[in-house]
Amino acid sequence: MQHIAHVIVDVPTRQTDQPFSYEIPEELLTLVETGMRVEVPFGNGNRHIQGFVVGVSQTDTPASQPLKKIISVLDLAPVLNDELLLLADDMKETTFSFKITCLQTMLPSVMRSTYQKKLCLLDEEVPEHIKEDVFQGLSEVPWEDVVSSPYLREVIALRQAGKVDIQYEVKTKNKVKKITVMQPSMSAEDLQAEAQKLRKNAVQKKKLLSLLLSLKTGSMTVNEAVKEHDISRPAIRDAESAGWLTLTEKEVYRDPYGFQTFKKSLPLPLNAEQQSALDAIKEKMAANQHCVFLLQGITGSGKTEVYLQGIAEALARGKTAVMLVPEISLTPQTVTRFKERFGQDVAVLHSGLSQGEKYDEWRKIERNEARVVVGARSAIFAPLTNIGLIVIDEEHETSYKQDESPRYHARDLAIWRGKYHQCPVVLGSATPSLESRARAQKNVYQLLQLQERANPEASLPSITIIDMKQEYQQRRTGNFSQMLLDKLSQRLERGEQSVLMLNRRGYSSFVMCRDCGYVLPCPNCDISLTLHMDTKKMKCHYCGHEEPIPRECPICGSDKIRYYGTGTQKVQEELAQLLPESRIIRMDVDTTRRKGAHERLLAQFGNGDADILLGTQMIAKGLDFPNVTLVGVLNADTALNLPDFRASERTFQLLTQVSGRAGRAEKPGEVLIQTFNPNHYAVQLAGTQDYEAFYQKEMFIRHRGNYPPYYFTVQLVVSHEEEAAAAKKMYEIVVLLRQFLSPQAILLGPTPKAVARVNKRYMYQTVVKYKQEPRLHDGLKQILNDSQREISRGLRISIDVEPQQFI
DNA sequence: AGCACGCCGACT
DNA sequence: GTCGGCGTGCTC
Repeated sequence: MQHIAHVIVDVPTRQTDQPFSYEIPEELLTLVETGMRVEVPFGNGNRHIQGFVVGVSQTDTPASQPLKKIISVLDLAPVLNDELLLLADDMKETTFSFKITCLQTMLPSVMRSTYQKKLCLLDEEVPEHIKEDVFQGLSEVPWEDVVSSPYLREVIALRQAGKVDIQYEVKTKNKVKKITVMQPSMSAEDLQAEAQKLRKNAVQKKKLLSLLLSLKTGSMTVNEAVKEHDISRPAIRDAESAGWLTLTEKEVYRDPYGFQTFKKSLPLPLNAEQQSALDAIKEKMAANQHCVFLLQGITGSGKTEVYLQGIAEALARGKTAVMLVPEISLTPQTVTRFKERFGQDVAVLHSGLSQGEKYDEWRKIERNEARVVVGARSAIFAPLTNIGLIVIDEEHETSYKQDESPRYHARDLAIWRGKYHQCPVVLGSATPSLESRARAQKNVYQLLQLQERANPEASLPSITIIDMKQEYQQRRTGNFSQMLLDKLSQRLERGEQSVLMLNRRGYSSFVMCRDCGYVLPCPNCDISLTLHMDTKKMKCHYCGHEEPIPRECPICGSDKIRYYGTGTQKVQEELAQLLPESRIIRMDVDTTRRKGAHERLLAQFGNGDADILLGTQMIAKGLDFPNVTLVGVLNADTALNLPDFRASERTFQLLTQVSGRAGRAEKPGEVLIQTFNPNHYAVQLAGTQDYEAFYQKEMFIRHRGNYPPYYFTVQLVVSHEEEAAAAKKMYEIVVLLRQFLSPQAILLGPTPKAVARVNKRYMYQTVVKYKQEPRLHDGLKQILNDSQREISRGLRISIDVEPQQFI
């Protein structure tokens, strides 16, 4: 009887994108299970790599070719359960990605193995200079060191002679953090007696003994004893051998919120609208029925309270819950709200955590120690069992779509898991994506609406649109209209706060020569470099290329090369001149880069340490400060001109979102929107806070242009270092793809991408718009298979189903 | 990915 | 003659 494991190996290529069979050796028979990570040999040589067991089977008739054996097991228990393995199958098909990439994406990054190739000394009879210069007296050295030494040939010859060998090491970084705890192991009397025996100058030991006495039968971490009570480590070690205390290792979680205490919060009373929304959700939970709800509620209508009470209901039914929020709004405020309601039951997953912290939050979930998961996109892979409710807040946010392989949309996976667990999924937003709203219209989703602010004292802010074209005609100004300045000084007098947003989309700071107009470009990409004042560098946002800020123009030599700080920095300087008495907090990528900076700045603003919060998109969401009565949008329309059919939708969403920051409490709020396109419907309708009208208007435009939600879209991108090769292949692909499509399908392209060259590679794209194309999937798979040859010649193809960025 | 095999041009 | 260039194919 032979036991076989079917393993997906860590080689992300089309040819290896299938399970490989390995024999489970006798000694691992009881250990190997589906869903575990294993170390397996793969290919020639004795290369070892990581793999995932996706199935086990047994046979009485071993194949003619003997199978290789699993080398070791990397987990004690499966890290992926049956549900997540099934989900990976689905992801692979719907996102056209490799199975291994899907599996790796589901786990914290520390569980991805790293590989080390080493040269090992087998026989002492090798030349002395090899022992010294290559091995440096050791028995094994990293292979990179061998390659860079002048003895490579000689080493290869020695290997053929069997004197040295190449070995591979698979390392997994998922380390469990341990702390050492000490506990007195003698009675108080005995310890007292020990104290008598000590010499007079044994200061450390006396201190330790009195500490032990104060502990009685309790315990303390060694770290605390050292840090807080100033006891030396040797003293503790000696005390252990003397039998005063016992040291025990304890597993701990790296708790990113451990230093905070959360006071318990109780459910808030709901208004009638909130209650009926909650009832609808509860009803499906009670019936164990899957259903997608679109919870459309204006800003401040109390969606979060509905989520919280829905989740509480899931817990009360003995189930678990997932709550996804966009990365940008995973603010301390959000986390605090969940921790206060659900305490230790909450695990938080977001990019601000260290790798170790993420792993520990993941372990808490996996061990059923946390029943509520709050996190960004990838938290949809939380290893929860028995899910009772899934919530996606701000469901229209584009950050729910991953923009690298696997290009999944968390919303789709949430619905998949909702079906699997037969539980409701709630998509919440003040400004739902047109796709979701249209589905609600067709009753694919069930629409729940909240049209009143939850705080009955709060009224909707009044919104004024300011035409900056007129402002510029009347008088030369910088970023501020007269009205906005007046309102800002008014707030300063009244001691109220203001929020100013500079829309960074479509707006970047670059260096330009005042004499010849030269703008510094990226050497690898067809785009200008962006100035980063914090690091004093020019940086490319596409490939990461960095160079110093030029002192003079590289073309004409003029020293009149002018640069501006990041948009917000420039505005801050302007504001300091116009309103010198105002205290300003600036929030952008530069000021929030450091860990915890985001939290600190918001706390300062909340304490009233500043009058004005100036920032980019990151301030548009989730902030809830009662003293904010003015919101100013400096440039509403920079994103409107982007070549993306969702530009209007994005602008409308952003303006509506940021307007919601004003007038959260009793004091009425006011919003000023500065724009060069005062008549654009996205700006106008954001001004009247009329989602319905925007929806109707935008749907009309999408219908006329054959765009989503009337059509589905798939984007194909081909890239190559040579422009002609990329273009040629893109045309070939289009010809092939046509054979799989009905005449109703619409192809846009091939065209060069808006940024035609990225990282020295030319990019060509084609977008397929379609309603129903049953053979499209096969066509795309065939394209991937057929292009196998070209891929080894430097061609890359990517398929993006329902892309969120068209630029 | 990473390795071996194999077929060509440039050297001792 | 052979060393090393890279194009090609395979990995349980």
